[in-house]
Amino acid sequence: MGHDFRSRACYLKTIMTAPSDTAAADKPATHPDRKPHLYLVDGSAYIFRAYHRLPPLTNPEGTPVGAVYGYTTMLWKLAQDLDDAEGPTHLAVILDKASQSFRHDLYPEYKANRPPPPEDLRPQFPLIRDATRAFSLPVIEEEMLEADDLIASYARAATRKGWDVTIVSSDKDLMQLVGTCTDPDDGVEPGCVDMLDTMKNARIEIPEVVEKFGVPPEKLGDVLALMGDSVDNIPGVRGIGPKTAEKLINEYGDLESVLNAAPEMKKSKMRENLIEHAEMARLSRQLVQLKEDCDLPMPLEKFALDGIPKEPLADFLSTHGFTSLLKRLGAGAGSPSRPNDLNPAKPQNAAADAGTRQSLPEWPAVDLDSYECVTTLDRLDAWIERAFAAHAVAVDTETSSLDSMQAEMAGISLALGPNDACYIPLAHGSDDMFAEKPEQVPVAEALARLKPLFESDAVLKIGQNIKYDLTVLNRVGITVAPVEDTMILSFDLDAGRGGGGIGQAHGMDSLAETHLGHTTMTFKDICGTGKKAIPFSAVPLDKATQYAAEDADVTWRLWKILRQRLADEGGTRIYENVDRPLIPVIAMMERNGIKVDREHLARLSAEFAEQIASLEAEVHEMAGETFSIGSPKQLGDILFDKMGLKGGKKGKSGQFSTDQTVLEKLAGEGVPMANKVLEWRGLSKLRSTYTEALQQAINPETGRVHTSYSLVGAQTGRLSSTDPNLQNIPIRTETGRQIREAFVAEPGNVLLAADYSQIELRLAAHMADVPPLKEAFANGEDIHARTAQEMYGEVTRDTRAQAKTINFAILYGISRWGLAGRLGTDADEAQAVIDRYFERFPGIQKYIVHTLEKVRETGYSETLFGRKTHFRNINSKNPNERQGAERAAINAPIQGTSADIIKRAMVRMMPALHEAGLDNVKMLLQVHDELVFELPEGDVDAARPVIERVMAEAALPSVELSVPLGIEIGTGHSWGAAH
DNA sequence: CAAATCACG
DNA sequence: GACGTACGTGATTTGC
Repeated sequence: MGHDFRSRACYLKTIMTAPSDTAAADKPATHPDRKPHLYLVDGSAYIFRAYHRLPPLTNPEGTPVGAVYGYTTMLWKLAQDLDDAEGPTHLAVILDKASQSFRHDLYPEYKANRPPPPEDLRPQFPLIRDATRAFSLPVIEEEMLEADDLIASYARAATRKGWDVTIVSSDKDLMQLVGTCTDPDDGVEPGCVDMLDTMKNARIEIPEVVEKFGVPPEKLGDVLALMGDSVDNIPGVRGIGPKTAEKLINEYGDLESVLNAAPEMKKSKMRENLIEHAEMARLSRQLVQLKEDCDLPMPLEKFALDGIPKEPLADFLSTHGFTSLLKRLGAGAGSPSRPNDLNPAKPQNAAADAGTRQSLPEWPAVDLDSYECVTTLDRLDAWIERAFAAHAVAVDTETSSLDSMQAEMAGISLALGPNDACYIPLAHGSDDMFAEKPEQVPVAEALARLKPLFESDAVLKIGQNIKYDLTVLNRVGITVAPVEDTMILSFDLDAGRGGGGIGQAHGMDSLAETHLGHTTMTFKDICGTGKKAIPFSAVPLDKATQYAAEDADVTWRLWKILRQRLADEGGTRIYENVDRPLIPVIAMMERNGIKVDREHLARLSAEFAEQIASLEAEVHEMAGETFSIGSPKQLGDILFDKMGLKGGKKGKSGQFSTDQTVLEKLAGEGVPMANKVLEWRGLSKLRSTYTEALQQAINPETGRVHTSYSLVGAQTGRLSSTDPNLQNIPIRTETGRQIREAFVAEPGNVLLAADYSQIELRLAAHMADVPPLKEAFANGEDIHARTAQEMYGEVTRDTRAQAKTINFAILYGISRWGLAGRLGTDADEAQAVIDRYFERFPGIQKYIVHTLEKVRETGYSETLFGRKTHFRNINSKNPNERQGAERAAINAPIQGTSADIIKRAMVRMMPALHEAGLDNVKMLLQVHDELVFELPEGDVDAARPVIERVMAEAALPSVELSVPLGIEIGTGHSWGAAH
């Protein structure tokens, strides 16, 4: 074989940084030997998606052409693929021209809910036709026929002739056609239909349809009919969504059987709905049925791809300023990989800047004077009645604190549409006993009226970070459900796209700015800041109404926009199955809190303080002067200037680095002061961050500590924890571990800690398909030992440690220098280790290559459950930025999938425990791969297997892993003892 | 308000 | 051959 490790390394490096376009130019046009393969491009659907994904580019004349650009590159790529065995021999673009179709005769409301196309997309429709003609490709469009029906008819006609067909679309209605293999005319090999989603670069075949809908394509029509579709306004059956529809069809076989069986079902809301809406279901079935026998406006043979004449295409490209495409055309280069044409506002990567587009739905501008201040019961009742009728209401509570466990409610705002919002003040003026209290609906009465609305299954409650409102309202006895959250919608669509601070990226102010072009009033505008800040309940009602109702209005508008995008861009899976159902679960965990032993912490604090003081004295004596040890600046000056030790300066600030690695090195060289400083630092950290701060965090009412989890805190989909952060409580050192002893169960209860063992490595073994690692996990082996065995042929303490280091290095995206630093070797030797690893586990190298290729092309990575993380620097010209993005992109699918899995476990946990009769088990904390519960001592034996099963099976049924998920469980009176 | 440091997975 | 020295977080302290 003669492997050359060095050249392999170079290969990896190249693929990690080079642009990915490799396609050759001007391909031979015809393939007489090949079985005909017809590509039918669903042009209308494509440009809607391209519009949302691409930045608001304009051509030299100022016409918006972002979607046209996306469309052009897509066609280019398809037309270039004709060499592929899977590529097209025939191609046509189908456009939706129909304003009316037979479906409107069946159901006048069909597509009635569809908003008009965005303002700056409209002028692009005719350009799409121009673009298609520029490629000399046929455009098919017919009055009274929808694109779907034309596509179905052409697909049928082609398969009948024995052609294969690929439908370029991701429309779910068209998925009904997937796998259709019509009997051919006279003994020719049958043709088959699949779909291609060019944005995700994914083929959709029968298994993908089954994955998405739980039924094969021939039954998809029945499922779609039951679940309905809000975009096309297909009614379906009220209360039945995709999951229920899937279950029913799988149970009874088809729609008619479901409807016929309904009267025999056990009494439930669903049964009533099935009976009541049976006719609507039948009508829906007709609406989703594709018409496969349309007259074909142009015969199939005319679709043959015959090469693309350059001149008309060049004309088109130059007219619209697509200069880099033009260059490629001239140079005869292949498909474009990076849209850096035109006058992009700033983005280098088109995908990176979507979501900042300019156009708005046709809504009136936000009008602060349009809002109503509700001060009477009659007016409140009127709003509640309208909210019931609307089935969706944006809600925002105004309070006295950011801590939802301590906040006092000042008022509630509602919105039912643009500029259709109100504020209901409840506790204004109560802070100042001398001020005159404005007229308001009495709190108790108002809450009693709002409760049925907020608890109604039939009305969606929409919020921006609604977890907060859930807790505030829960504390006054209202259990809000079902909910929608615009912050989480934004996160599921745009994680990683945000410019500045992570927390701000999905904040309301920034969302209003990007999606609505609207600048909201800020809290500090009306309440002030710092010492002069006043509570919201002290704000005069007119101002308060403007501020509060505006938030609800904006939230409602954002919901409309983001919901639409979610469907268009494929975010529904992660939002509906994982993040949205998690909201109430997290809210519950936060409310549960965890008991902390204040005396234990105080005792530790005192001990630490004593040791800190004596260490401080020693250090000062060694230094010969007193100084602030906590100041890296002063410490650096002492160590490196005064004592003359060698050590490097840090680039930007020109300051000496004195961090752990530097001090440890000095200690190793025999500088006793370094050790003392390290000890001092460790204890100071523990004291200030933990033993002191945690005492402050104990809620006076509950006597417990209630963290706040952010669902949008980490780009990969992990949770983050703040106020206090309970995800970084010490465990790695003995001293630190004592702090965990302070987290305790109530008397009679115990804490139970359950964690996924090596979940990220297991996922890497699965996702990269590494047989020896999968085998090791299946057998319950020590994974690092197995790695050492594979790489070095023997397991010693050294080889195992090295194997462990590289296993983690792989998860994080590797560089030879980084690994060298960790292994204590030089870069050459580290490179040899990397090469050896890739040689033994070639799947890992392939995974890295494929992941990066995909991210470069699309701008985002995806987890096994469809969570996207965007990387705006993935094609950056700055090597630092780019390589940083590459490392993050390698890690994100693994870390993110792990996050998805534990979130799924959390969503299922309480129902599973309830089913097992374990209603006294409380879920308290999540620490990335660990869940902490509190439960009566007597319930441990019963709860343990339930918790283990839910966690181990959390990926199912959506994803079937090829490795088992190992769970380790411990119990004890304290969190420390439960490990 | 940014930088440096260090706690966790 | 240079680049910089692993992924993802949050809290505290110092010092401008």
